[in-house]
Amino acid sequence: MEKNNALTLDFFIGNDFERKKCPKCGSIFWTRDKKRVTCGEYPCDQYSFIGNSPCSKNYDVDGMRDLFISFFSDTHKVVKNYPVVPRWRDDVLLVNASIYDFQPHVTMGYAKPPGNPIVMSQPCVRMTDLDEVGRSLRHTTGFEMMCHDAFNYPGNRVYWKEETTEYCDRFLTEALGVDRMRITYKENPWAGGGNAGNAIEVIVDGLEVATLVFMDLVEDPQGSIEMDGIKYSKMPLEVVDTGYGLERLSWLSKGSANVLEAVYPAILSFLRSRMGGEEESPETQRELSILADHSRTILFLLSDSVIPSNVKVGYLARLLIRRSFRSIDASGVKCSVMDLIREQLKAYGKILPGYSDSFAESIIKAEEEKYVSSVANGTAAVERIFRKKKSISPDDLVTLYDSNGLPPDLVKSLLEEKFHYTVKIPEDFHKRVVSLHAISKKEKPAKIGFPAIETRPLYYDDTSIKDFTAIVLASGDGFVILNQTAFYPEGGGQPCDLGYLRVGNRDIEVTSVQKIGKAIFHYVKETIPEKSRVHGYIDYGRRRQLMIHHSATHLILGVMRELLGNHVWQSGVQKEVDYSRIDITHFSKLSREDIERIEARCLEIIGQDRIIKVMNLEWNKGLEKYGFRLFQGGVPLSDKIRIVEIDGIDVEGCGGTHLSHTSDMNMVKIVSTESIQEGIQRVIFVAGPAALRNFRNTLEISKQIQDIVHSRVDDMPGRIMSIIEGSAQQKRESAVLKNKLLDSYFNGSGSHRIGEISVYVNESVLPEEVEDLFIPRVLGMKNSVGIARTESKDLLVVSSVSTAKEICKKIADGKNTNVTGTDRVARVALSDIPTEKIISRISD
RNA sequence: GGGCCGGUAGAUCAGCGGUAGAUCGCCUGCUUUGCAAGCAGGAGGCCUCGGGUUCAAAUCCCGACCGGUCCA
Repeated sequence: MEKNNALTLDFFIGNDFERKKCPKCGSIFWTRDKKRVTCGEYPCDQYSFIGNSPCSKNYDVDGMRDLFISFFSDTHKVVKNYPVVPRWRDDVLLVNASIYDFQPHVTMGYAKPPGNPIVMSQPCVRMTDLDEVGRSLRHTTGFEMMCHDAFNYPGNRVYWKEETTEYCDRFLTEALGVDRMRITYKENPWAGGGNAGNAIEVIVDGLEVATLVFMDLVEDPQGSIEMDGIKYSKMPLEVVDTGYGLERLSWLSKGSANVLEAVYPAILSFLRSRMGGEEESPETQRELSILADHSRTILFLLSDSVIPSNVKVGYLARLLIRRSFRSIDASGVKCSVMDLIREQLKAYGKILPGYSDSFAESIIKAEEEKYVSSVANGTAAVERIFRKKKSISPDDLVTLYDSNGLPPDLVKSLLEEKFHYTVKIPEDFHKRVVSLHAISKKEKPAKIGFPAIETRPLYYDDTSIKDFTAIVLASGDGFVILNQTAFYPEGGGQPCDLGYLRVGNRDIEVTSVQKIGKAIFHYVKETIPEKSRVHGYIDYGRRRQLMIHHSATHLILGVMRELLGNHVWQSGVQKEVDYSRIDITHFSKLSREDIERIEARCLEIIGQDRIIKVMNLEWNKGLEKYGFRLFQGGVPLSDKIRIVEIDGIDVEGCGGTHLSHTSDMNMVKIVSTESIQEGIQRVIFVAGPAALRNFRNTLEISKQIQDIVHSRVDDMPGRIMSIIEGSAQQKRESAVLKNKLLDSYFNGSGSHRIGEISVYVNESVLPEEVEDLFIPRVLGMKNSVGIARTESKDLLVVSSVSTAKEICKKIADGKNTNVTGTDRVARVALSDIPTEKIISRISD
């Protein structure tokens, strides 16, 4: 046996385990079973628990969750599950594993964990096996990962490999009553999300039921430890990250035929009750499995207020919902997606406090409408292509899927039904689609090093501070770093303060202020030497307006959530001096009534003069008290969260400067709204003095229009309408006139026949405004040539038999005269040649 | 965030350099009036917007905007 191996634990040695190498897959594993040869995991070993549970009792999902948590609750802090949509991080779309809850703020050491050690069960969603769902009966898009995690800080050790493995073994053998001979522990290094460490996979009867990860490495190009070509270095924090598959453990305990039967008995029997008792074909079983799986994941996503759309997590939600519509159609089950969601809610409602039935219903309804119209449009496209080409190629199938969202099997059955035409879906269909989407990798901008200088912010302690004295700590090319400042640096959608720094008797303009690390950079137009004493003055009118817009943004967000629903989250903000904008998650465009209600409610709260309070709370306390809403504007990487609360309306984590009372906003008016992408509405509004300026400008413009159209404001729409209509009428009339003019021009033309060709020549000049009509008129006539004398002293020759250039040359008769144009339309700079001469020259 | 497809009459779309079209719907009249409908005529268009190429752009090129869709 190798000594000093990282996973040669006293626990294994002391409990008479043997370390072996699997002859099939080559993995190293630990077992108490002296006769065991293979590692125990499928496919090296078969699932031997089916119909032969190794556990002393059956547990459904609820029972298993309770058992796990109560087993650890004496020694661990019980933590409630987090949402499946990780609002606290922007690098992933979904929570894939329980440790995601604590990345990066805890694993990077910025914030404390909510307890230490902790136990919880975290719902997760993984889309990687989407295609396998229904096909294999083993894969699901949603699952719960249970964990008992410990965070070992330098000087504060909780527990590590020995204790973790022992906890796991005790849970399996004592709580579940698994025969200890049927458990194997497989060594398997783990890496993910920039971290890595040793890990143990825990296998019972072929099934991997848990993974125990000992995370103590972090990606580091300068690191000395290398795994799979990536360099790592030791972290000061050592994290025990365990993951127990709730569904798999329940399956194991029941020994059911497959995981779906164990996990979704209620939803499956509900689906079967809506099938009319017919014999189930394998295809039908497949569709029902998809519905059972997807409806649960949809429920998770909707409970976290995900709005289906064509981007990001919204797209994943739409994908699942549309696949569900399709499966309902394909299986013929008599129920709606909403029925399934409500059925799943019975089982999962208690861990999903965010679920709103009215939200879910309006979302599903809207999705159904979009789905129906998308299929209808796609169907029309298929018919168009088929009528034109009388066939559908594999490339057409790919295009129809990629551009119209029509899955190939749907196109196939459509063509068979309507045209009795059979297409073959290519084997490599999926590959073809993927090949259309060449991945463009973007280099992340390298992090710039910043000086370890700290600037003390004065703008938080006193938001009304207008000037201050400070010392220049560092001076560089066009910037200075001060020991303290009242200049607010750009951040959180709030632009920086402007103003000037007085050095001696000189005022130096500040053009930009940025925070890099803990240092605040003031960009200035002249160099100020280090150690200088400066007096800073900020443009307080600007700052005051920005504060008004910032507080108003919080107010309007709170009001929109109150009036539109809890699914309203901030998705982006930008404040300016003249206006402010906020993007929110909402499924439909804001109606005029919505806008009026929002404005009225804002005004009401402004009138009530509510207090705007700022406080600093420890990360977990803040989270516990206010939830993940705090992170709407981003996640602070610090142990404390700065929280801004408008009494009774809105609470957000925020680093900006704010008013102290709502009445200081004076008023809020929405200027415009638009849908910037599906599911995201942009609201532009003005508050305080900016609102007054906006009204003034609008009135001024309105007055100017009044003067132009000579009418009162009320009459303006009708007046402008009639002007537009009048101009359209004139255009029509002038077209008629031009045609008449052209008619008379032709009537005045002499017609000459040269062979098959009719040649029209007029002695008078063709008015310039009908030149454009003359050309197509001649081209529209058969075997004709039209020759016109233009106002610009050219001969314009148009030939419907493509002889224009040739004719021009003949008319020019060898003279060095400029001929331009093409075979159909040409010009020659000779307009006074008599008609007879023209005809005779052409005739040659 | 990236790729692809599209934007023409109220709706669905055709046209893809040469005077803007079809079908349905709408209006008027006729026929038949059991209904469905049939016949004749008519109204309705900044061809998304802005640049460019061209004698000429709905059409070709570039760019915006909007919609759809797939992938991450």
